Amino acid sequence: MVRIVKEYAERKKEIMDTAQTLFYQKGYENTSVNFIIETIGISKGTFYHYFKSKEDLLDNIVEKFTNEIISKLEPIVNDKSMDAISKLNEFYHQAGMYKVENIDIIKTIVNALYNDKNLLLRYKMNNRSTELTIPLMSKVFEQGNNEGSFNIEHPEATARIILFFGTSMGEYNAKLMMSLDENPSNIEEMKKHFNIYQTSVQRILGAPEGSIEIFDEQIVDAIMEKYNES
Amino acid sequence: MVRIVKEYAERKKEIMDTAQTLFYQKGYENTSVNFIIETIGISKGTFYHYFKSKEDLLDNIVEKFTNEIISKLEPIVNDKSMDAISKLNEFYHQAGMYKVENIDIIKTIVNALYNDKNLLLRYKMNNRSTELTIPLMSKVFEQGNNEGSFNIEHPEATARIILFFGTSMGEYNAKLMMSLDENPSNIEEMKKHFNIYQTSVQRILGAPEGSIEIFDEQIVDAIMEKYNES
DNA sequence: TTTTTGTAGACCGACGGTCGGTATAGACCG
DNA sequence: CGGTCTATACCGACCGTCGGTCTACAAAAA
Repeated sequence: MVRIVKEYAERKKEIMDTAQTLFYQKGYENTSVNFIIETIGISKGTFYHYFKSKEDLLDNIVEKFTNEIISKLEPIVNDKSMDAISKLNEFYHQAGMYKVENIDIIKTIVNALYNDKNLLLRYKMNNRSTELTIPLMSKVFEQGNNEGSFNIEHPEATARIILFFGTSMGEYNAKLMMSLDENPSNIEEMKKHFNIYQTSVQRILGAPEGSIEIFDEQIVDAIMEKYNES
Repeated sequence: MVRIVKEYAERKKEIMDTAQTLFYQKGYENTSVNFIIETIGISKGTFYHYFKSKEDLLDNIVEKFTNEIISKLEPIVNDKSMDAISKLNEFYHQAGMYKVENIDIIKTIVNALYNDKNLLLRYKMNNRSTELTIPLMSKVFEQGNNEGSFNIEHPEATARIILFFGTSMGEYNAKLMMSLDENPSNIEEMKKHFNIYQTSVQRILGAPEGSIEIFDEQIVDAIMEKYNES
């Protein structure tokens, strides 16, 4: 058989990228190691030379993915010119939550991630990104406390709770989004939950009424329209 | 081979009970169908006569488990003599959240459920019990609205969010509980979370300050003491 | 007696993972 | 500069285990 030799980093990246695509297409559980190596055209031995198990591969992908998120959030936290409320709002925007131009990507990710065959992937991504986001978010909370816009006793614990909370919300809204075609009224349901989440967060943080604008209703509408078109 | 014939319901219950115990001991993923049937002493054919798949067995167990919870909550909702606030408080108590005498059971369940090999089990239990609890809880919310003790625009959506919120909390506190032996300071962390949750729920519902007493601090302390003993 | 239903266990393909061995690039040496 | 040595990227046959199927059959019900 033909033997193709590549550099360590290059081969590893090749496996990770291919696997990530396949996980998105078919789910983590439904993608066998055999299928991954057939797709790339490498042997079993090669695969296990780079990853000690299928789950180890997943962990590597999760780590890469979450690091990319964090690198977007860090500049916001360290921005000296922004107040805490703006930073928090920007947090959610940067998390890619409502970029209209990216709606196709969001659709793909939603359909890929929120699939029963992707529980472990989702679980690991959520956990890891939450753990990495907590220190950043709690720093913003402390700034808000100092500025008088927030009233938070335990910044870290509150950050953790709000992030978990957001995960649950996301889980539910993703389900609604996936069945949007059969159930157009899901749009209203989603908006409702966005609003409740928003006001809940606001109240939990003790922030002034109307200060937290995690989800801009107009943009939510735009997403929905674009979703229905495509 | 010896052939032992049992009634349908009896045999089905036997399989479900055994499987539940094994899932708790070793996790859903780590418990093979082969091991289940060996433990009971039945054949593969018998197993698949009662359940069309391993996951079907899990669904049956989840259904039974969640129905038991709901049957405890229903009488509270339908009680004509209780006000909404008392009902909500009683909800959490009945959910088995802080029964000191049951601490061993809680320990078992926590250790069983919050195990990486039980992701699917936990996911299904959370989802199902949430869906079943929402109509009951939102009924209480509506009562509270009428009594003037709550101020809730969308009772169902709010119920869902509060339950999601509770799930998130439970997830993290379970993790803390599991590492309590190595990290005694986790007790304080858990209390912190209980308090944040309590005040958050209160604020989300627009309930009067101090009216919601989901977690009695003394009882939490008692649980912790008993946990450390055992 | 016939039909239904509960039971048995050999068997299957697919899975994740292991292992002994091979090819090749770069370092080292004469 | 040619030879050889070594580290490592790579190969693929093989393994045990998994969830699940199928045919045969015993026992109870009709």
